[in-house]
Amino acid sequence: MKKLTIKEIAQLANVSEGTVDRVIHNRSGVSERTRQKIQQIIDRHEFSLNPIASALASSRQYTIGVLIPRKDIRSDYWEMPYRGIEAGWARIKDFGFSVRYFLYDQFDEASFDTCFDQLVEAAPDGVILAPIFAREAAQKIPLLEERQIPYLFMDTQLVGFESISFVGQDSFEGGVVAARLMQLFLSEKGKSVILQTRQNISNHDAIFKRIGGYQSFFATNYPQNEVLTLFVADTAAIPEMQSQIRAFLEAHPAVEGVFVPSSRISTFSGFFPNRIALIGFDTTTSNINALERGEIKFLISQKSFDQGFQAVLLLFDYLLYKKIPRRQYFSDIEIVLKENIKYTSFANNNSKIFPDFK
Amino acid sequence: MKKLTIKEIAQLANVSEGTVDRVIHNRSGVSERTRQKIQQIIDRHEFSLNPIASALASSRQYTIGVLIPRKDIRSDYWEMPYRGIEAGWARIKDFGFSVRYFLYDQFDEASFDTCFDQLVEAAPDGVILAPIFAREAAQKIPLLEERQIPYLFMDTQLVGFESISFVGQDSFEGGVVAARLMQLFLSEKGKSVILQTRQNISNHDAIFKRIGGYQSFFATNYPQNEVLTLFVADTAAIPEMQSQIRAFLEAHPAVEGVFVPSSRISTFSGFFPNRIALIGFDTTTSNINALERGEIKFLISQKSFDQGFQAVLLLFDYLLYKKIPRRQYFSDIEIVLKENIKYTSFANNNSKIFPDFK
DNA sequence: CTGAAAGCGCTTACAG
DNA sequence: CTGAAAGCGCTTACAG
Repeated sequence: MKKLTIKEIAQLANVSEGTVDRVIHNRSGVSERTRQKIQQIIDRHEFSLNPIASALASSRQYTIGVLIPRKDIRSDYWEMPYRGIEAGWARIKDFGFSVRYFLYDQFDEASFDTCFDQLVEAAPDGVILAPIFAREAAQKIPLLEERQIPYLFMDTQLVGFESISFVGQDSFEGGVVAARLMQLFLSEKGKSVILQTRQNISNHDAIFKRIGGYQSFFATNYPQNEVLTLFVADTAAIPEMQSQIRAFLEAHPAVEGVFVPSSRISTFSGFFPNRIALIGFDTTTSNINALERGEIKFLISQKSFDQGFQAVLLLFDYLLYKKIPRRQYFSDIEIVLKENIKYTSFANNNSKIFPDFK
Repeated sequence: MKKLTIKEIAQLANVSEGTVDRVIHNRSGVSERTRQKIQQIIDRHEFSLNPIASALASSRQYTIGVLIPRKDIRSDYWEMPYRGIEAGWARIKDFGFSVRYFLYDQFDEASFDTCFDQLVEAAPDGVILAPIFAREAAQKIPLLEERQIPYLFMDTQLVGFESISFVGQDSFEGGVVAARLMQLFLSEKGKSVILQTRQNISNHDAIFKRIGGYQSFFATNYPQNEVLTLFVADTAAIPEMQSQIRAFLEAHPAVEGVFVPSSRISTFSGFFPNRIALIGFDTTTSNINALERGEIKFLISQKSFDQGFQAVLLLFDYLLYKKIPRRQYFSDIEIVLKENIKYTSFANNNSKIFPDFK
């Protein structure tokens, strides 16, 4: 069936193009009778707008506000979602979309509040946000809902909000995968330890769930492999960290593996003897280096570039085509080791999805 | 700097819009003097075409020809690249792009030839092809080059051709990753075996390279872990395969792992005792089932959905924006196990990149 | 070699 | 409540 134009629909209905336009966009000022007549013809012919022509004619501008942490000296994790967003934007900018960033400090709740206010002030048409501070986010999000600004969670999913979707990893299952891999390195009754930092290093919720997944895997499948916990402040002086770890290992000689549920594994990986298997999260630059030095067995990657890319496209489809996204989009739980890192990091850094992104 | 329109460029140059258009598109019929004047203004203002308006005005139609194997009863591998292509197409169809498929039988060289001829006959504007039959492809590809039809290799890379790019996995490194994972299951002097089928099961080149990567890893890093080879016809009767395998294991009691470099691992996985670790390629439905039954330790995925998606976008950018792609885009070497399969297969099947693809 | 005009399929004021 | 006209930023004949 040939695709009809508005003009043709108008002719079939004996009305003007303007009236058809009103019906299509649910604008007021059309008699019920006319509306129905036109709607019928639209339905019968499965008419749909040509988004190209629509974008050109309306010259409507859309702004997407992005509220995520900025890249930090201690972790360049947030570089990747940022790049993914940029790559996604490059694919939609011709439709009049622009992106405004509000980058907060992932170690500073107050900066989240400030950036959020600026975001609201800017009155974007849609928002992508990583609400890593659950409490602050819960306070601020109503500002978006009042203004009817659609928003989409990335990285961290908060429950009880009317976000149009969530893009990120299933953290619990990420912990399960880490445990499954760790188990490969444990002897019959070998123990592993979850290394936690005392510091508030962003994203509590994800870390909490990863730990849950890890423990649950062992409790269910390998209860004989005990799981211990060790707290080390990642802000401590190096000798202090070292001696803490040494003391722990002496006290627990059966420990054969260390699981770091945050992205901070490279801070500690040099302090462990080779016989101990290390598994951690996130392909930050320093983690990749530690992996390549052989200090780490596996990293689990969030594919955060893809998350950013996808979040933008979902919001684009929502705003432009009124396409309702699914409630959540879980990104791959990618297992990274020395031998395949160059392909994943390549993918992230050089953006295979949107090639030649600068 | 505000983005100028053709009209404004024309005014600055004291010419008509049509003339500016001719310069932009390198059309003939413009005096050198005028061309230079206009080009200067274009450069100075960093003018670039509005692709939306361009697509609308020209109502130029592009056809992408796709030459890949069709889904087969024995392996649904090619379902995924197909879906990726469909998802990519959905993102570009508004620009006047359509896709025509020429699906050949991956077990029948002659069907490749026939489909290739039909493809050429259809005179597409660009081509995505998986040249799994190297010899036939080498004979047919000149037909595209004669007609100056740009083409892009997917899945299999042939050398010595002027393809605009390649999207696929680095098969050698895929084999290396398989070996690295296998090594985790081997004891000090444990042996592993490469299980090859005699049958021509598509994609020889990839399988050959995977075997090379696998062997090279062990030869370099773990020479004490011997690598054997076993041939089993995957078309044989089940009892025959079983007895062949049983005899082999009896003759080689030190075998602790089996590597299947093709996508056919699920054909054999039920015949091995649990103590033997199996590692194979490709997340076909039957392989996923075997993984979930616990018969297989790891699968290595090609992310073939993504390959199709990306191939389409690369060709789109090439045809519409004249953007030259890189020579090759290696897709992720994804490690899949029971615990993360639902996220990767979810990604593939439900298309997280292009959400809600039917 | 160059320009003026019509048109791509919509949207946006404006008039009635 | 409805229509006629102009315009979005290009491209395409056609005329000269």
